Amino acid sequence: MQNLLDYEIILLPLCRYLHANASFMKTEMITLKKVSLKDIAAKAGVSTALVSFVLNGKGQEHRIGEETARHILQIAKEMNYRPNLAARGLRSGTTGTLGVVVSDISNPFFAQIARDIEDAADKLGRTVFFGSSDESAEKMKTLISGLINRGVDGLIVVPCEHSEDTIQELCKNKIPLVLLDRNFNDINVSYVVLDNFNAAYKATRHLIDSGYKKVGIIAYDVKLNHMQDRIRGYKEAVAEAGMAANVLVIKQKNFDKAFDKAMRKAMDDGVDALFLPTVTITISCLHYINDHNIEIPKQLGLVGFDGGDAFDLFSVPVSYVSQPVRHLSVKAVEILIDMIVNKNASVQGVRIVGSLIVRQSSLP
Amino acid sequence: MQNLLDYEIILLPLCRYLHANASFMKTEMITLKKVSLKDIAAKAGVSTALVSFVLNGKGQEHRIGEETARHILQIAKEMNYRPNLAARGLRSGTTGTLGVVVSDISNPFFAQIARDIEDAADKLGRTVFFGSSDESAEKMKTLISGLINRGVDGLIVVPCEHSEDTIQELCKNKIPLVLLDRNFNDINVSYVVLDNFNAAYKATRHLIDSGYKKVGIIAYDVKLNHMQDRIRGYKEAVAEAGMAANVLVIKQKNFDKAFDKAMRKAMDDGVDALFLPTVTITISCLHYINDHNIEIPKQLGLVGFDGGDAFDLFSVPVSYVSQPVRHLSVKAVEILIDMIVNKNASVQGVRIVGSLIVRQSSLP
DNA sequence: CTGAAAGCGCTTACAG
DNA sequence: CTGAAAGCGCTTACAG
Repeated sequence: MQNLLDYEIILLPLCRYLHANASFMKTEMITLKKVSLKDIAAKAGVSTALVSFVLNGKGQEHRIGEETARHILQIAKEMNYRPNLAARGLRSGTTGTLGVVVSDISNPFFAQIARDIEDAADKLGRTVFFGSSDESAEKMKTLISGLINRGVDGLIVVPCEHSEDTIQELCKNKIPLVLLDRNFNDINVSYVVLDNFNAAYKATRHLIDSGYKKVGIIAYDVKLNHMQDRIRGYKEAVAEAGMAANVLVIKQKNFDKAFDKAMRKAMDDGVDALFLPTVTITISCLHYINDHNIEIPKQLGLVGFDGGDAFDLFSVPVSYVSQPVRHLSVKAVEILIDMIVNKNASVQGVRIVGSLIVRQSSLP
Repeated sequence: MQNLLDYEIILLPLCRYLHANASFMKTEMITLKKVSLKDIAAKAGVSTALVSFVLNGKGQEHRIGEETARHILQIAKEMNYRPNLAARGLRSGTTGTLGVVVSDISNPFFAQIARDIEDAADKLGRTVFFGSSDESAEKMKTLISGLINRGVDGLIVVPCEHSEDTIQELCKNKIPLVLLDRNFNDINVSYVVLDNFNAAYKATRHLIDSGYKKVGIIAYDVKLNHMQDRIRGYKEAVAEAGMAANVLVIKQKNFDKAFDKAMRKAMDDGVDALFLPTVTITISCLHYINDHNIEIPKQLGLVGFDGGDAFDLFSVPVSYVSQPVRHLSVKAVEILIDMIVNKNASVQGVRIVGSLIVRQSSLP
């Protein structure tokens, strides 16, 4: 064992490998060459058509002899048959796969969505391909293109800014598609999103009801619907209370610096409460608060977004808008599979209401 | 707009959809029926073979007329040709896809791994299929089986307990495979893991060097290598210092209750520092500390695992073992693709050293 | 009740 | 320099 840089490579003797295998050869099936329908047909002395029917549970339908069917099933099992799904897809035109494009699967919010979609799809007999767009319209297009070339039956997409064209093109080509988390007002396509306006309104209203006098929001400078709706909800609540709006927008590039600047401005302006409409913005705010010894909830009230361990474990538990992630994911999968199975071309928009989790950070 | 339960469904008028499309028909390509090599060949007045060669950059190799090649390329572009990857895979026997099975893609650690694998694979021209096993050997097997049926060229697997048989079978069938995060001593298969012994040793040793007198560990009750190595590393450091080991093991089912019990026991036993060998265990410990007003690092010293926002934002920043996640992921992809491309059957074990991030939680 | 055959879209020897 | 043809593994009318 030697140390190379910061890792070591251990080459294990191949002979041990071969030996270990040899001892198994007698008891278990060897499937080095994958067995095909033809192999089974040959061994059973029937045509591949019969085998295909039986293995796909269409034996009854085609009135295949019970005896024959049982025989085929048994041989398939013995030979450890695995259908080649690519071949099936090629022939039948449907692969049983869904493509999912999110912003970044390493982001906890999207990781959870990915997982919930995976489970929902699995329950309905579908497999999922994931990809991360990094909020780049270009990358999103490439990803989707690859997914389509792989023959996915439909797509669930978290669209990024400037991706309207790509989405339009998918619609035009009648590719079953559901937008998730965000949608475009001008494109007639199915979507499942949080009721962002309502969530932001509730969050802001709660801060006002708690007695804060100058409530601000730090939001991303993007035209995307979900963000604009969150800002609108905030503005509505503030206006209703006869307060002035304090909207601080930041660009996503150079995020840390931009955030710092916005936060400083908020504090300088005498903002006494903040609605933080994404989990990333909230986390940054918590760091700022620690670094500048800001007193929560006295000096500054807080409502964040999405939640997470950091929200729970922060010195003052953080209030937040909780998204029904599973519900969103399941709904998206259901709508998509309905479009695929029933060739349902009608467009459906679903807006799900979130809940407000109130804790100490917003109760002065 | 009506409210149904907690979400609303908005049916958008189909006519708008059709109209919106109609306006595009003149300017852009319509690709309702996917165009195939045959279509291009027909339009170009050549055989499909030529088209295939040219489009795959084998024009030179087959000495195809420059003129012809250019013509074909142009037509392919005009017709917006997209290769059917399933067909290609069927014919060529290689799909350019990798299958990845992790425990749970919604877990931040695995989400990050997924992302890093995605990027590394993408750089090498491969696409990735993900699946979550939920630490169930049964589910893992089903997942892998599906992946193989889909024709993946190779697999990266985070194996769960009792999955030795499945792994053995994959080896036997010569399916390119790399284990990630954990490995089995008795199976001769490539793997990429953290140097768990070293990481645990360093973490424990650091606690001892900081002056703690009774260092404990709360670990999972699993036989998996990575966990056993972390326990061994802990024991080694403790023994070296002439201290007694305090190993508290908990089962993963009924985790919260089991953890509480273990934690209570540790405190009752007078443990004054803990090494927490997974992120989940660390997070639970932080909750316990908050709930019981335990003073960190005075009353209890802490070194956790993996890190995250919660570690940074906790009232006392938490020390932890940082895994080189990207390095692990990239290495796994490299080894796997080497096996695939070069039909390299040699088995390679890589163990990468982690780093210890020291903060206040372990400095009394 | 069962079989022969076409064809999904591609790649790749083989022949010219 | 180019074409005709086989074949990957499957499904599905069609004919008997």
